[in-house]
Amino acid sequence: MAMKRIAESTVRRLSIYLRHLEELESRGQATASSDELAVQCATTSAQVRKDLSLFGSFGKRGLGYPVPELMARLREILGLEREWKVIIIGAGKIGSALANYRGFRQRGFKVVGVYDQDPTKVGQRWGDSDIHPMARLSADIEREGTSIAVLAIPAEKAQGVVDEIVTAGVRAILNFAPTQLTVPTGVSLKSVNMALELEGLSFALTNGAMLDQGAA
Amino acid sequence: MAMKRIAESTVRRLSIYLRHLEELESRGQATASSDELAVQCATTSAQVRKDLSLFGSFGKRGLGYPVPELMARLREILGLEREWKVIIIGAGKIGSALANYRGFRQRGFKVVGVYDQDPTKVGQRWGDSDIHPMARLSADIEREGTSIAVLAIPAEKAQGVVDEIVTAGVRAILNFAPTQLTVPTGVSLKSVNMALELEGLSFALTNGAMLDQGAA
DNA sequence: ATAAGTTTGTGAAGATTTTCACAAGCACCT
DNA sequence: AGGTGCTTGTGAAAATCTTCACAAACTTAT
Repeated sequence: MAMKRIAESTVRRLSIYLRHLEELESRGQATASSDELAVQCATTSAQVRKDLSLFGSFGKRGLGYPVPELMARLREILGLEREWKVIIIGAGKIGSALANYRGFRQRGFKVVGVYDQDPTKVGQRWGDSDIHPMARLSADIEREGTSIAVLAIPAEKAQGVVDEIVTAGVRAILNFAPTQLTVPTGVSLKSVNMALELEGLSFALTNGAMLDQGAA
Repeated sequence: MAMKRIAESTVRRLSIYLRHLEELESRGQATASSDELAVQCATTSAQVRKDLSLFGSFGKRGLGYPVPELMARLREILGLEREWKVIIIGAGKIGSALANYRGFRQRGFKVVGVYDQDPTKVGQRWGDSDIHPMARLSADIEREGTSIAVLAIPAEKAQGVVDEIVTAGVRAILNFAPTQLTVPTGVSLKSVNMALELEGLSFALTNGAMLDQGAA
């Protein structure tokens, strides 16, 4: 375990491997070869082996990888053994979609609160949690020790909220606001920008086969 | 213009440049240097120049890039001069968020229809368009010549719908279903998987500074 | 026990992407 | 007109990521 820097693309593939391993396990399959995983995950067997070898060697030559052990190891690597507290900021359509998404809870992400500025929304119950006023944000983060926040608010408000929640202790942010955000070193930020994605498709349609295959 | 293959990361940056140029223009700025753009877009001036040089040379040495001309050129490169017809499949929370997102229309993506399986939703009016039954999907795509579809339906249904709409003529798909999809050559596919993004954050939190900075 | 058939783990090679660094070009000032 | 100060465009270098290819190791069959 050489503590090398791990590429984002690698981490993404690890998640995908885990997802497909879960399916293999539910079908009772005890082992999976790198080639088998590669086909399912739309990559190559060499890539699978290289990715996994970055974290140790847990395959058996001649046989493949033991499914349950590999799953456990991937969960550990990805930090999914524990439960993460997540808050959702913004109770609009996107916030709502996220608050009700079962995939989060399944994977250890527990939504502990939804926050919105709109007084008419505050107090409503959504899924497992109430909608709280923004004024409570910092205090709640500090009390609960929340480390992940999902931002689903208008672009103009985003940076201000980021600064506030980072000060309060949030260390990872998933941003849906269509704007560029800055965070201090040590805080992770991922942005999903749907307009950007559509523009990528527009480019591909316009320029034919010039673009990479953007696989799923 | 050597018709080189353009990387997905490059296309993404072009979109970001365009976004910031729009803001500069609204402030009345006539020119922008690669360095100025780079700072705003969280990249380097060399990267900006390299990206732009892939499509020709439209800067002026000593001065920078003329904002309106560069914007026009970027729009042309990205295929945003024309209007794209987009259908949204799935009238759940995500579909709703997308149907009401103003950013799409602003950038030339016109939602011409929303489709859902649920008979109680069919016929409702959402934003600019009605909700149609899935049975109309293929015929509508063929009649309207729709080239882009956004998928916001359950994972189990996704591949079947993809096959249907591709046969009907859709050539680009933005997928929000948390599943691996396959499309024929010549069809573009982008997937947004929120669970995957959160797992990336989980990894970063767990493994400290091992990961790339995932900038916005 | 031996042989035959798989599959891993990994250095090395290849491909791609980003960064460097600098000549060439343009604007502005005097 | 000439000099000064910026900024572009771009080969070359560096860094990063992916693919290749094969020895080593394990399983299964006989």
